[in-house]
Amino acid sequence: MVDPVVVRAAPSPTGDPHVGTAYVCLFNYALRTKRGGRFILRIDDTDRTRYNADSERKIIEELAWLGLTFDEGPETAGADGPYRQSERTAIYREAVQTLIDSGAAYRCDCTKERLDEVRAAQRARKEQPRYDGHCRERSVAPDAPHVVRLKVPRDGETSFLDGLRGTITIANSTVDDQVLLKTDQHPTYHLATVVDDHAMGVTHILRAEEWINSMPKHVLLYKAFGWDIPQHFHLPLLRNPDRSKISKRKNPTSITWYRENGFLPEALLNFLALMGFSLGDDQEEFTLDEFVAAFEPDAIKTSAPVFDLTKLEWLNGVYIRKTPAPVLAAKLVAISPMAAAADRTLLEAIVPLIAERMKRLTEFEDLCDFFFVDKIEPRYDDLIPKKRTETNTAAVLRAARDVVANSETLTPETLEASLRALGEEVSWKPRELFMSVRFAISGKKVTPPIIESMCLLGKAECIERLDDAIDVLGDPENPILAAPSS
RNA sequence: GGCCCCUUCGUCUAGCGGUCUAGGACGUAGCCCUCUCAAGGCUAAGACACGGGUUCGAUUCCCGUAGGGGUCACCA
Repeated sequence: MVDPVVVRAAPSPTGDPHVGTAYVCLFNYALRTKRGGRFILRIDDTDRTRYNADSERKIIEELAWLGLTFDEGPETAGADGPYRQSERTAIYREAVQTLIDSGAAYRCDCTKERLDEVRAAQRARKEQPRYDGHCRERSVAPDAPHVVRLKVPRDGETSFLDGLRGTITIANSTVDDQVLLKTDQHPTYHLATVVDDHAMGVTHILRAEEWINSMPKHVLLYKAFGWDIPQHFHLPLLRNPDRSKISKRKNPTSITWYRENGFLPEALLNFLALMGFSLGDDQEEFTLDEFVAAFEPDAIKTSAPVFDLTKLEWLNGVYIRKTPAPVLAAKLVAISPMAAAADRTLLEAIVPLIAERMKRLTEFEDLCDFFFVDKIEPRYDDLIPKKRTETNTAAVLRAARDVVANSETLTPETLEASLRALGEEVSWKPRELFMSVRFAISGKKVTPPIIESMCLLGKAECIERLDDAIDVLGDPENPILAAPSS
């Protein structure tokens, strides 16, 4: 029996819920579910200028849509709250005081202007832009506006363990005296994350790779506080097709976008898992449970995967096909006004015809609109097969109309048999007959299987549409007898 | 640019020293099936970045080089 873990996700409520957040959450969720323990949602809202009031709610909603659930968070009471960092300022202030008292941090009242000048000068000298330590040995009064900075050793190096990469060592000379507490008295990420992870008993930190270079600051903080360092695993960043860090300019990044564009949560989750983990055995399709069972944190990939929307679409199609019709119908209703307005029984009957034709649920409307309109207006040219004439086509469609009219009830088997028999009779290839009928019934070239579609549409509606098509071809009052084309 | 991370088909990957004339998936092309489109089946093209080591033997281990990425904020 392995020890339970405490993991967390710490999204920042500054915008739309990000797929990167879902990606990181998935791996945290997997570890917590595999090992037992707790998964905490902590809202990192320490940047009050970028704060977006809707964002937190959206993040929680979209993660819930994906099926990634938390044991503790702003909306799930637990023993480690509050779960918004903006509500924990007293904790950080106290922590900062400890650091100042021990000499690990210091107050700084340098103005933005001075900082800019210093950095500009450093850049001009081709040096690393960084804080020059101006306030390191000064004593800045606590009652005047100031920030608190971490006093990073000038030399030496800091090593830490990454669960995926082993020991990483970074020279302290490349680490800046990071601001820990901002002028507005809110902490920066670095302080808040270390303080909270410790306070909440976090044992494993699975987060994005972009934090690796910040690790020395965090290690220094853990040491200054005298705290144990949780195990860290830095996940590779999801990438745009050009291999840069995934961004909304180059790739959809909002989870909301994926939901609204007809992606299934199971498919997105499966795909994200594939981006960072391999089940081996060439197994690419798996459930969340199967992923969790196979998951081992130290087997997470280190190389950065390109987020390939095309492959996601394929996988989404796989999931659509394996979703039971009633469930798929419900999902369509949730996303498509046309599906929502449709008769539910009819919708559920249509679903099996289109399930294998959709990569996204949003394709439903294009595929099925002809079921829900009153009148089809087939184009003259579409109705007449190549090498057939107007009069001949009108006659054949009239015969098809009669086939329908003479049927007791429309069933796929009998309708197909009679239409094929008709085709034979008039020497039309099945392909020609069905295409002409398809245009008459749907007005379009690509549809679900037309026989089944006609059965769902109903006898009366089919007769009406065939009559309309015959009208398009010529004078209905002047019937033309069926005649062989050659 | 400094530092850090990464490096197998276009993309996602399997491979953990001999099983590799390198396997699978997406995509692409062709064929089959077929009432359209799909789905499905079959086939094809397509990769170990490069150079040194280590070793009887490197895709696999080590070191360089190159390439890609990240990071250098009172943003996370």
